Amino acid sequence: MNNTSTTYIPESFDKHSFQQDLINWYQSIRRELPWRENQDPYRIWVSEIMLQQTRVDTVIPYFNQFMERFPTVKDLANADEQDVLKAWEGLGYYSRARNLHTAVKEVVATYDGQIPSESSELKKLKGIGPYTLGAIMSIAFDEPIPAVDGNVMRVMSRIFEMYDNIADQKSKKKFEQVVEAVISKEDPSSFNQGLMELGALICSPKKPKCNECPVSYYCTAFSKGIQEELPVKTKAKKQRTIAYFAMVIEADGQYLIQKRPAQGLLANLWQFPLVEQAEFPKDEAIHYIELEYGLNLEMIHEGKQVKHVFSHVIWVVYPIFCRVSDGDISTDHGQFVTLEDMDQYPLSKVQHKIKQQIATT
DNA sequence: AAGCCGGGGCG
DNA sequence: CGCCCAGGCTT
Repeated sequence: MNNTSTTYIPESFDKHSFQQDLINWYQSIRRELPWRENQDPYRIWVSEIMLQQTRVDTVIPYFNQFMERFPTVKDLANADEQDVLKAWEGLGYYSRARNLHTAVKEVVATYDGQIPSESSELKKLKGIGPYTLGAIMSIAFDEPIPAVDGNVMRVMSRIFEMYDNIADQKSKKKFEQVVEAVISKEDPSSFNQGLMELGALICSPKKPKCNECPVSYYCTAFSKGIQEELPVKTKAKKQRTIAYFAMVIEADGQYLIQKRPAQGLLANLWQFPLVEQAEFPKDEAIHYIELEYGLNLEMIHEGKQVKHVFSHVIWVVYPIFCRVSDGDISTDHGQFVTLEDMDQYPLSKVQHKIKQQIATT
């Protein structure tokens, strides 16, 4: 069985014309984005990490603030992780920020702050996988290395009528081989970005705008009218739901928040204490916190239920507003801070939704 | 290979 | 509400 790219690329495919048409189109519609001002590898790197699983419009303000706060590799390397997470607050996938921070410190320690332009070195850095490696190498260093993301797999699956399941990790290697075979050596940066832009703007998952496509001439799926059938992708498993009580504990205008564990969901972010409803009914949850945290509490009122959908789990959180009844706020399960001071701590969206309910009461 | 890891936008 | 998105790490 022949698994090489030649299996997919027809004899009639005119690689050079394809490259020209794609690149010309990209140059004509190319947007001026903050990370496209120059070829600074640091800016390209940060942007590519932020753009993982995240749309351009969402990233723009985060990128600008991040660059203002951490203008250089060394600035970021010297920063506290809490400050890096604070800059990432709301973007999600916080391990991206922690890995980037780790990698940048590695660049300072091992490469004297100079981001390596050798792909074998770059690939060693935390958080730089096959896609990001290709993106940085092509955009910052003009090296013809494939940068295959979800967009590119969709585009390629249609142009070359590939039925590989894009949810399957091993399919990615096939797509990389195909891109490898057709990538422009003259302008790999525009070529790679053109493919991604095409996937984002024209070759969309549903109802692709084939009449506006600069490379529809080369597209096998379009010629057969089967563009909506591709790519093949198996469905993700449904998330399980976990129900929590969020204990909003107030004492003299201050509220108890605590740092989440260094591993797992929302690692190292801060939260109002959570109690799983499966473990404690409502009345027992307060009593549990009193015993465990060494606080005396009285309930004030119940809040409005907050639902939050993550990638693999759904949280339903029911806020319970309490007050410390005896003025003794000593506990080793977090710290009491004012709402104003809370702005210094990285909180997830869920926690912000709960915090919002304090302001309105 | 499968599971884990956020949040937002869109039909 | 389901699906998708400029993915990578861990197990």
